[in-house]
Amino acid sequence: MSTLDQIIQGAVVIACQNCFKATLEPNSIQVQQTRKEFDGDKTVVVFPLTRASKSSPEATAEALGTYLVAHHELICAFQVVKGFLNLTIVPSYWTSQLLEAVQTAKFGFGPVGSLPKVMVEYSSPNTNKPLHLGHLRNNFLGYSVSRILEAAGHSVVKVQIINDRGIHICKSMVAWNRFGNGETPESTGTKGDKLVGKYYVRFDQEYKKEVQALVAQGMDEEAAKNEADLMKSARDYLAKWESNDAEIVALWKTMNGWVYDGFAFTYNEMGVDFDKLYYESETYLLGKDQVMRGLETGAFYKKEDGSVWADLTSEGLDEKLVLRKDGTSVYMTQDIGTAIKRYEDYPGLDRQIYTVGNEQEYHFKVLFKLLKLLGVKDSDRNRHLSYGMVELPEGKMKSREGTVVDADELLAEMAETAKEMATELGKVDDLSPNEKATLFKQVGYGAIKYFLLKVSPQKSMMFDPQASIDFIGNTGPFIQFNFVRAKSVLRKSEEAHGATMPSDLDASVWDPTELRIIQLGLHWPNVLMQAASDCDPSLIANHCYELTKAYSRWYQDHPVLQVEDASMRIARTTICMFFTQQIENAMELLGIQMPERM
RNA sequence: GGUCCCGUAGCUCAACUGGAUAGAGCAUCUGCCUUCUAAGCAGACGGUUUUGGGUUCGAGUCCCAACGGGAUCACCA
Repeated sequence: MSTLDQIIQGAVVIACQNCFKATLEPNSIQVQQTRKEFDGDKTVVVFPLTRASKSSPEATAEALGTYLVAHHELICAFQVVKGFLNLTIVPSYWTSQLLEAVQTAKFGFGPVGSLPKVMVEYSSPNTNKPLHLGHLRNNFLGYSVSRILEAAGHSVVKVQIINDRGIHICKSMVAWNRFGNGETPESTGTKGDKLVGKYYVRFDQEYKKEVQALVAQGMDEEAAKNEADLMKSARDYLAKWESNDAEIVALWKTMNGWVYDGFAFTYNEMGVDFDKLYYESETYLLGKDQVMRGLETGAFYKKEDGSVWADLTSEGLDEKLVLRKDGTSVYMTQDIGTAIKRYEDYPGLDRQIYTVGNEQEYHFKVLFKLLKLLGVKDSDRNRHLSYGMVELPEGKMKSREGTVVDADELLAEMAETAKEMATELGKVDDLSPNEKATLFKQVGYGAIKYFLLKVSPQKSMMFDPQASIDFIGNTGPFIQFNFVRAKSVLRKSEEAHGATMPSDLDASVWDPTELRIIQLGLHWPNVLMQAASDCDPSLIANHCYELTKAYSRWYQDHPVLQVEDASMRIARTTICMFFTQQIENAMELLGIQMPERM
């Protein structure tokens, strides 16, 4: 709710008091942007007020409008359309607000650290295969939400949980030992995560052959899957790893190291980072003591076979196992332990936000209930930032069918497309090779980031590799392009007239396209706060697009540099400044960089 | 079978959380570069918001039912 909306709410409350002798709550007054086909700037919905006025919507609006124009300095005209009271705000108001915003470096941002400390977890990769398109959505989403929360005024801790242990890692290790001939990333010139992934696939292939051979010998399939030599080896490796066998642990460290090198490269390209890394190998034993504590307090109970359970049926959920009968952990056990450890690692942590796909919604629902049963303070403030799957035209990505879209390859293709496009348009011939390389990444990566972030997280989305990603229309590059044009105007204006930070604007009458830009831009603080409370970057993306479209339309027939009248030139320059500042700040929250030219 | 999410133009998505005549982009068609970057702008075409009920001044939005799509309900990770 912007300041102006609040002002109007207050004014309407007073008007109702004086016109109808009715006392209303300011928040009960609905104020919205006036639709563009009507005169006015702000609209009060009067239907709900007819109860207080005891007259028709039109008469109520008429009475309020008359009172407001007479008694409020900011409101200079009104018009009644059915039950809607459209108010026109004095132009000088917009001018003064615009000036204030333009002189504020991070207009709309909350004071740093003014809101509680939150932790955002995202990425959670396995170390047996490279990152793919699904990780891109996850990472861009988690990173962007972190930035948005920070901008709103939270202090934010970005963390990653790395799934670095387990049978899947052992599979890669077995395959590499047996078929690898000592290959390393260096000896093959292969990115580390790709090399390890190659042996994970190899394991699966060879394993299938073994199973088939056993079945051919007359073994039934279930037994064959268990008895296959490769699988036995993998289980053996896992057991050895758990008993800290020196040789196996060394191999595990080596191969994980390769993967981390590969991930580091990809994260760097993606432009995401983390404040702290949690490794599953260090957390997988956590939680048992918490379960024991829960057993003592009666939060959990033990079955006859010795397994430990939580009964969540009163919460509409099921009974949930938290410890096996042999005393070993299940996933939930370590998630409990890790969650509690994080509160200890970061005192004052208000809540944890888990960026994880929607297939784990039930898991997190249960986890939060369990934490509550254990009496963890404020644990119900935690949130599962759930997002939908990225689907291909033929359905879900399946590694078996080779339809997984690799993150590195996709990023490279995006930059390549940006290069082809720019070259074709002949726009960057005078840039140095380094500048070009940077630009193509800014544009190409900007396109894929915007593409993935403009959709509401909860929705699953379509990605068509054939159709590729657009660079025109509602896209990242469209926004970048308009930003670049505005920047160009500002550069040239500065060359001709020197740097101008306007202190006063006497161009007090804006035309409709300018008012549209100003009003949209002044709405930005609400958008940011909404995006923060919803953890939804798509609201930011949509705002950027709306603002850019308004700017682009205006830019078409509003020359800046050629304008003779100095005050008008400065007014228009101010529009460009307002636009570029806001777009740069907002797009940065999406992790998208703005080029200076393109 | 139980629970949760989704269903809006041919396609991909919006809709300020219950407000006015449901908006953009892509695709198709028509105009606009001697003018600050045409990756642009203007216009046309395109809709029974899956269906049927209900709640009220007012429903794409809330409730119920059906249909369609997805997920989940492991001593898996």
